[in-house]
Amino acid sequence: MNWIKIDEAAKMTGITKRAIRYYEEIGLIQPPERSDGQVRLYTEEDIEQLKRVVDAKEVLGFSLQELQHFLSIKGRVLEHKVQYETSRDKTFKQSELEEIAAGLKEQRDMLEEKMEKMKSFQNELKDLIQKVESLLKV
Amino acid sequence: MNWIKIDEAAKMTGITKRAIRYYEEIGLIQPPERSDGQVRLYTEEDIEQLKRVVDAKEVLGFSLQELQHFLSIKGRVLEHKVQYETSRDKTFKQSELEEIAAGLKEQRDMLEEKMEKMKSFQNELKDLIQKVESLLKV
DNA sequence: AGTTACGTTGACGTTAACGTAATCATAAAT
DNA sequence: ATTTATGATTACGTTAACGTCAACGTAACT
Repeated sequence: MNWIKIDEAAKMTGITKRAIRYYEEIGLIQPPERSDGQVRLYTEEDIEQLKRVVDAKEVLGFSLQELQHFLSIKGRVLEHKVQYETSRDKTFKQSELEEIAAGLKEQRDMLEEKMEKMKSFQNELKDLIQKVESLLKV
Repeated sequence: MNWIKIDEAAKMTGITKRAIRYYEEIGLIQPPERSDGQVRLYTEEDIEQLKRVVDAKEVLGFSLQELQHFLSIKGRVLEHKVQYETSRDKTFKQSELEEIAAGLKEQRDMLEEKMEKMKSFQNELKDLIQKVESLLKV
């Protein structure tokens, strides 16, 4: 397999090595494999996961805590899904699922609102650019 | 005029009094009027400005510094525009304007990228919601 | 007029998200 | 076989964005 060390991982994701270790420390990403000498070894998949975490943080403005919450919810939902599909085993609690669904919908609506506001800001920006360019074209 | 004190201002904007004073302290908003007794008195317009600052911070994830930068650029552009329209006075420096335009365009592109990523996250969310609901509908 | 509520200015405290430096072990290059 | 580079751990430092508390003045209610 093509193992990736932390320095390259940092370059691939655009964050620092410290940040990567920190994310691992607070449980935001899975601890990767280790070599004999204790060296962290990442797979391509690990890197993809990291990138998605970074995106979510930087783009969505989620705090790392919020991200953790979301990721754990996602994990649990997918688990349940698999359980259901394979064994028809309804081990989940109905009320719990309903709670999860409510939380997700709230997130979805908040995102929607954010995007609306971004659009209006985007328009303001474009307007400003127009003004500046009209000043330049004289 | 209908003056608004800081406590009501806080309630209207959804942030704390401390945050409002802090924003004033770092120059993010204009210091409002004061009564004789040194009491801060805000106008409706002040509140609107505050709301927009809060939005930009929370929605766009701008740091207060970035916001300051943007607001100052905006102010200067509008100044120039007015100058130009009224006096045909080309007191601005061409190079400076070009720099500003470049900066704004960069912001615009970054926003575009952010919105794209938000959309894909939005889709992921909707997908998860679907999955949860399908689990519920059994 | 007295009490209660609200406002003001310091000033120190707090938390998240890392930065940085020291010290030691291992891996790579020469 | 040494340098040299890279990685790990530990621990203290830093910055932004406020929170909180103290001490005080002023408004508002009764």
